Amino acid sequence: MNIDSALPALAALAHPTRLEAFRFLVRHEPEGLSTGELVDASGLTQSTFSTHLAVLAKAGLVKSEKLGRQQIQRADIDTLRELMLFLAKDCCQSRPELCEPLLAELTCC
Amino acid sequence: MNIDSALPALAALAHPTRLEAFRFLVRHEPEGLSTGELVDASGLTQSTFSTHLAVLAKAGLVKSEKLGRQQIQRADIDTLRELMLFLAKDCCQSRPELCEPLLAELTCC
DNA sequence: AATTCCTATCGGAAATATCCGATGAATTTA
DNA sequence: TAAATTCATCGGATATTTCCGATAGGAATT
Repeated sequence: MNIDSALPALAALAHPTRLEAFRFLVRHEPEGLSTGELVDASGLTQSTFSTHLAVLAKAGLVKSEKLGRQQIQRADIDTLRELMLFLAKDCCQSRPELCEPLLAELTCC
Repeated sequence: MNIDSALPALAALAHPTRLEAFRFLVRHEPEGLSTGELVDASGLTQSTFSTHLAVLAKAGLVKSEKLGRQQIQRADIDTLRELMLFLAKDCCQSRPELCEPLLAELTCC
């Protein structure tokens, strides 16, 4: 993950519909959900939501797999991890003491 | 940090100029930098960059302090930590095993 | 007091994002 | 084969973001 891959990931998550959908998918790992189920949960039009899903997919945050005539969507935790690592990298590398409280809270879960 | 505070933080970081500026400020913790120094580093107009800085400030990612006639800007690591915690929370709470590799890489720095 | 320096904000133009209905492609069911 | 289901993509209208020059306010300097 570098600045060019972090930017689309951040932009993908910086929208209420997409952030909600991504969090929804994370909570449904590792089974995933079909596009239709996500559309229903979003309350938006199928075409509108499909566009949002494409943004998440292009950012690498969601991977999909064809299953019959539906498309199963799954959150990509690896990309999320890489994004968080990218965000933490700057403060950790230059100033390890800045990251200690960050890691302290993260390890509690 | 909840969804309503995470969204503006993500949107603030989802822009090349603002992400670059925030990372620049993190690397200059805890001294901070004046707005003018940041403007020079960005290569943009003073007014344009000032608008970007206001977005970061509104999201709580940057705090500023008046020093003489310049304004010293500093990255707020606490907000960054809370944002990362928010992103990690979903996968950690529901599925601790998903977050182990995430934490493993984070603790290495 | 006048001038210079530093920064925030206003107004408007251009670019981008967002949303929807309609259409099309692929798959399953009848 | 025909109809129904599931989903991606196109066209276009609206909203938001982004960018800049111009302006204004506060603080230091002369």
